[in-house]
Amino acid sequence: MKLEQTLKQQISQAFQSLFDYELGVEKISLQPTRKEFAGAYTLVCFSYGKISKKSPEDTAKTIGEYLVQNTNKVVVGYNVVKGFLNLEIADGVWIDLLKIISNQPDYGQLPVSGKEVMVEYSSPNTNKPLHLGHLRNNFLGYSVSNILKACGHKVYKVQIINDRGIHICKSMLAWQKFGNGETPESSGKKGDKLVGDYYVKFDQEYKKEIAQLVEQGTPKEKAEKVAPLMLEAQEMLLKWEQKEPNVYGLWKRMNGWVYDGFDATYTQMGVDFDKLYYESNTYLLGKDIVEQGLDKEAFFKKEDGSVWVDLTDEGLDEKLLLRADGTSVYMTQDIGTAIERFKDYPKLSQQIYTVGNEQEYHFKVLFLILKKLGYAWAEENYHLSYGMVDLPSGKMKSREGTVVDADDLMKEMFDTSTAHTKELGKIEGFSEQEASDLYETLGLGALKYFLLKVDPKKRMLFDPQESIQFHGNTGPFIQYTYARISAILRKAKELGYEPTDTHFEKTGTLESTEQETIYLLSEFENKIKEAAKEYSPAIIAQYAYDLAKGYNRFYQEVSIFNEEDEYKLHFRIAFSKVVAHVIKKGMDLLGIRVPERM
RNA sequence: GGUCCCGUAGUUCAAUGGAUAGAAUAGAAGUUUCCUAAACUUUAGAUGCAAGUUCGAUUCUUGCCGGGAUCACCA
Repeated sequence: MKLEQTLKQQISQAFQSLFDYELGVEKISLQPTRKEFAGAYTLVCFSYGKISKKSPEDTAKTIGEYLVQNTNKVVVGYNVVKGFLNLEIADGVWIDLLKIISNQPDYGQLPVSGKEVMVEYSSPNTNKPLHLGHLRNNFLGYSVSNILKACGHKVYKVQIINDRGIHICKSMLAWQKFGNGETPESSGKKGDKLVGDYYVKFDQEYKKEIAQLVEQGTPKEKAEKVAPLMLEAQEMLLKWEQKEPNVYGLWKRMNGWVYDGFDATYTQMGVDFDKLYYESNTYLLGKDIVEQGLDKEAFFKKEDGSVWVDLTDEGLDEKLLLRADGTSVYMTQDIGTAIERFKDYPKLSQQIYTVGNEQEYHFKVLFLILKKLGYAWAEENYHLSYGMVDLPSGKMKSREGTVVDADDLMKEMFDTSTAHTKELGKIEGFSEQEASDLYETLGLGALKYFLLKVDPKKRMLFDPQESIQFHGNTGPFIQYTYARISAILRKAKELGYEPTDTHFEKTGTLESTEQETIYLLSEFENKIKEAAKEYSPAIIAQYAYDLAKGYNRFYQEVSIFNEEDEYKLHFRIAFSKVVAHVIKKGMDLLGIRVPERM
């Protein structure tokens, strides 16, 4: 916040008057002082020796002395360890800082930037239910959206639904052949699960056919191509493209089931979208764009009629955009979708694609193609690439049945949080509804925090048995801190204390836990900016944890209502209120709710 | 093979080129007449290997070793 800026300006002036040197404020970096030393901010002075013509230690001392003399009692002391200049800040400065923050009801919301961005996430296929990987994807995309909003941007949350293609036809075919008219209503199954089951069924039957063919002497590779089921599925896809009523009707019906199922899962996850895009609507547009690109000579046609883009100048390969028969590929669709989105939202300055890191190459190519087509905005596009979620048994593989289903996992989380909460006897006086809300808040909070606290770029390990904890660096730990503060604020209200700032200046001295925590509070908006720049909710997660930990230490060491000094008592209530606000806002950025009681 | 990513306590995660590499968990030992012990305190434990750049390297460069992804007329 402002304090850091003030210090930097003073340091810049110190260089001017001490060493007659122009050191830009933007070149000065202050870091928080390590706990074992006195002070709050540290200036590393090793590199200034050339400017000051002194040893790092003497440089640091000279600057420290200057700051104490010239900062009007902001810097009240300093110490130098080797070349590290640790600056001690007056308690009054921290108190003022808290006052400023507590007077900002929307602290953590930066001013409107005028920038519009689109964040794509989830983007499932409609032949399978959502799984653990989708959870990381959705939580990430949703959280990044919130973080960008907090930065003042206008954010559109979207997803592209892969609702067409051979995979859907497989489910449809299996359902036709083996389904006996089963519907979500008749079987009580969730729609996405039901369709997913038929996708599996297809695969099983298909394998049987292959095995049979192989037994009859057909080579395996050929068998995979000529198995009757596969041929039928391909025929179905053609019929779909021609919008043959039977096939098209069935497609609509089964996709409808899937969407109902997905909606239920998204609601449970607590994520939503501003607009949905369907591949069945955009894939044709992609074709047109490719044709246009051909006219502009951005692409070229091979003898067989297939269309390619040459990316060898960019160090990549040639990439197919349209097959010889004129049908589109994955890339074609993504080109169409990207352009459609900019038509829908002309003021958009950036698209962010939340997609797993196995598609890094794909997006590299996509952005290059868009650039070749002359779209200036292509430069700003960003692939929010995240690592895979591994299980202790290794990679999730649907064929081997090692996929962790999203609904099942969330259910399990609720069960665990329910059991745990009951065991602790924490739900006295809760209505049934309140209690089940709490279980959800905690279970989902634990899960989201677990998936978001890790740097998105990194692969992570998820052990369903052990990963989700309620102690330590977890969602519930932070939620618990919030609930504790809420209890204090409730009690303060009962006792008639209003957390006002009228007498902040009379607070006097601060406890070290208070000072450290106020420092953290002052860093909140910086952290939001950093998280936005890195597209990393993990930064917010880490921050929220540090803040909660800091407050818990304060809570343990310092009493509020037993404090005899009324001014201090008031100050601590106001202080607690600000911490609660920042925790709530921070968790909000992660898409995690916080309970008033737990 | 080309390209890219990753190797940090037993385990899961941190660390704009900065100080004695932080946490959590599991382990050991403590703290409830006091605002919620889902908390707090103490303790033990780690940078794959080898060079280089630097006052200073987990971070940057190179090589090696190990793990993963990708290089589809699949999506």
